[in-house]
Amino acid sequence: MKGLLDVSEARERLEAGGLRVTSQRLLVLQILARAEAHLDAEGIYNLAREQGFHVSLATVYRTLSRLKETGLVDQRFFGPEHKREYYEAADKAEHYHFVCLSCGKVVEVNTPRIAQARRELAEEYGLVLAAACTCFEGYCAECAAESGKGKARGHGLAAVS
Amino acid sequence: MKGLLDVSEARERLEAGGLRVTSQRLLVLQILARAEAHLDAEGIYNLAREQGFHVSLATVYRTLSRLKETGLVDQRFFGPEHKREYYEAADKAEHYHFVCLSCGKVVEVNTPRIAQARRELAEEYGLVLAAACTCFEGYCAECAAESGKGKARGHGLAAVS
DNA sequence: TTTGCTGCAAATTGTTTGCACTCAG
DNA sequence: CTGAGTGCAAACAATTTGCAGCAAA
Repeated sequence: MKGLLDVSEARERLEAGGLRVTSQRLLVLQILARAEAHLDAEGIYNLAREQGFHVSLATVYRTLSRLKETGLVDQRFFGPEHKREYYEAADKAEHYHFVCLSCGKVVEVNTPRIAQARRELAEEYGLVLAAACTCFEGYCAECAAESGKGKARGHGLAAVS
Repeated sequence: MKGLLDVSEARERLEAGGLRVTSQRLLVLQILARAEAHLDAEGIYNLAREQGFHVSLATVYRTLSRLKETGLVDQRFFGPEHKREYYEAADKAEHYHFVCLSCGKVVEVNTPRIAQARRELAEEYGLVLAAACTCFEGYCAECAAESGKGKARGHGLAAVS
């Protein structure tokens, strides 16, 4: 599923977006394409360093912002506090994210309801929907089983956006 | 719809939450209850000042955080950059928010699909959902009509979380 | 060569925190 | 009286930006 992006393909994609092909951009693209986890700017920066490459954090930020504009990467928010921006390669199918408040695990989930909501809202309110920000929080199956042991953990079910 | 919260009711709610009743907390609660727009900490702070009351911004933040824990207010994120936290009184029915990328207007919208998604995801993946963060972005009917004039504005329909 | 890109460090911005003081209970 | 709450200023953390040098095209 991942790692689909080789150097020449990345190069093409950059050119298609009207961006200069620099080693830093190829690097960021490849790190994202191969990433097993969801990364924020600092995560990308650290991975780059670990792999012996040189980029500045500022460049990572600037690159991510260009790549996002160009549609090469998607930017997401996870967790209750949307303090960090996470990124993923934009070549994946529609999906959403669930974060376990206990173990921090991010689970990619799938539901047709969001797209459905968008269509219906567009229709009902006359809106032109450009994007939807959706993420779910709670307890993953394992954590729920462990701490709950059968009794439902009565959480506020608060809406956080 | 708004302004339901009078002083004595606010007092009761604070006590029920185990919080001390201070003038600052009553003030924040009332500002939120009467708010016509969605406010962030600074907005609340400014409104308080305008009305001749004294609170520090730090206290507004601390108060909001307590009120949120107690379930008296809900915290939301709007717009593409989730930099600011917005708050609203927690006594409203389930609803979601749409922000117009052109005029900035926030439209409260309603859809049963999110709750439906939560139920289905809980079932399908064995998750215990505690909260969902959902917001929509795009162009409101007026702005779309004005700038689009019929032709569909081909936006990326990017997912922003 | 001519812009766009990069690195570095400094600046921004929304939010949090330490500490001494105050007031609700 | 006593601890929770407050104000102020300083601290934080994620992200952005100014500027001089560098390198794609």
